[in-house]
Amino acid sequence: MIRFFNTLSGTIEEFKPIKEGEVRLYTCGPTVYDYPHIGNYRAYIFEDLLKRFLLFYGFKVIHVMNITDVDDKTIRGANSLGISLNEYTKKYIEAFFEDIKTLRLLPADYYPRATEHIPDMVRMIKGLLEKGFAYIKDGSVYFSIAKFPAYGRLAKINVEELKAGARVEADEYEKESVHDFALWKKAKEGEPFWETELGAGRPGWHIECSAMSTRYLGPTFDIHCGGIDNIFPHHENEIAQSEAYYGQKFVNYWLHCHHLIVDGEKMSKSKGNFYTLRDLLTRNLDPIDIRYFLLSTHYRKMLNFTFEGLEQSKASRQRILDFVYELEHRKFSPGSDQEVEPLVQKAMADFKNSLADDLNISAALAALFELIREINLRLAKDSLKQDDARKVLEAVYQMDRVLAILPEKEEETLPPEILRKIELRQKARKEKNFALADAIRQELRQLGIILEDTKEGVRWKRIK
RNA sequence: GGCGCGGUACCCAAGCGGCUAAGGGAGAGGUCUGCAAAACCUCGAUUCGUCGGUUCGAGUCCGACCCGCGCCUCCA
Repeated sequence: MIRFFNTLSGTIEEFKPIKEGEVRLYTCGPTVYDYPHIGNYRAYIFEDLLKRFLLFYGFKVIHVMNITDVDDKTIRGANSLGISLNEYTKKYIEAFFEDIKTLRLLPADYYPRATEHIPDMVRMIKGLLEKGFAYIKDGSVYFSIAKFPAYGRLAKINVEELKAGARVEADEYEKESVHDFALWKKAKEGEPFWETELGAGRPGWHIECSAMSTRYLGPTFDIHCGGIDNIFPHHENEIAQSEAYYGQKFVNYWLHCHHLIVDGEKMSKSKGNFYTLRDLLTRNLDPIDIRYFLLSTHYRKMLNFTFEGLEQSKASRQRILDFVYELEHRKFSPGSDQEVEPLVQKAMADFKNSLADDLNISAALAALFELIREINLRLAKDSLKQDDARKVLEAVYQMDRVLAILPEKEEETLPPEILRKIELRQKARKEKNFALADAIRQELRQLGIILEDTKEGVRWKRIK
């Protein structure tokens, strides 16, 4: 049984998809006005974990992630450079796709762009006008939250109380109520606009997600994800628009991931603690270590980003990598041992059940590490048999379908002159000419190659 | 003011009513080794922010308090 914490109910619920064996998933994607920062990627990695787990569990997943390529920030960016909106966003869209590949995020089935779905949004807005949920004011269209009694249910916000703490909104558009939100914004001087049945203008932010999610997934779908900060007002507004328009439930399960903070503080440009993936990669960090770091803390817990934490993640992941390396490179005597199979099965079951429990990644990783310790114990005694080694390795690869943290299979080969030096050193060692052996090791170290002598022979690796 | 999150060993982090409080990092000790490195193994909290309460039994439930943080405005 799979259980998720549903923001809508505020409790952990059993997960039941609408259609047996299939999950329809919508995740809020990037607004392409700048390079995403690692906080954004924390959310995307959480969503990737969710998706990979659902696939691992045997579901078919239909995944849609939107790309917001028209909003205040993209318009401002394009205008400041004096280029078109498309030219401006193109660069960041490309960067986004590069980054998600770097972090091994499984691609979504659809990446709808707001600018390519204007007609869908217009149709929806017209419907909302006809049904009386929306009104026109000065050429713009607003959603009237007073018409939608369930407003505030997701965020657990009482509309009346909202006003008490609300700061003065300096919106130049006139609305009936401060909390009504724009569905359609009338064209303004110097801003891109679309000529539609609603007049010249551009969509408000929230409508795109309602229009595009239901377009690809149907009026009611299974899971909608995003960052905790999207709960209000974005997701609340999506519910209002969608349910008002379709007259049925919009989303069954809302999953939100908590924020990433830096050194105990919220990331912000003014504090200078704002990291993009690219920033981190220039520091010679392995992107998969970053993936592991972002992955290994439960999604509903605030994650504090520090370089020390990243180091710990790296070391932690290295333990898994070393283990896999041993299993792949050692020679085992044929046969199997009665004890090993149950260990593997228990680890697999614990791993799966932990993730099924609202994606308890800590417990899932613990299951993996316990298996590693048990098997390492046998490796140390040289008692692991071939069939068991294979079973363990297979289990770890299975788990990696969810984690995606193991290295790529390809094995790097060294240039022949270096290989010759390594051989020369081996010979020197055999002849107990340790001075020469150490000199060669030192020489290769200068070239960034570390030699380690093991029982199985010499092993090399690059300095990172 | 309203809503919400967290405080478990040096660090990260599970556990949320009942065996000896997971797991990882760091550290210490050991195994291996010509040396080195790497790896592996072992060890590690009579105790879960504080004080009360409920209970046969509480990090785990209730109350108060003390810290740290987020949201209520575009934001993953």
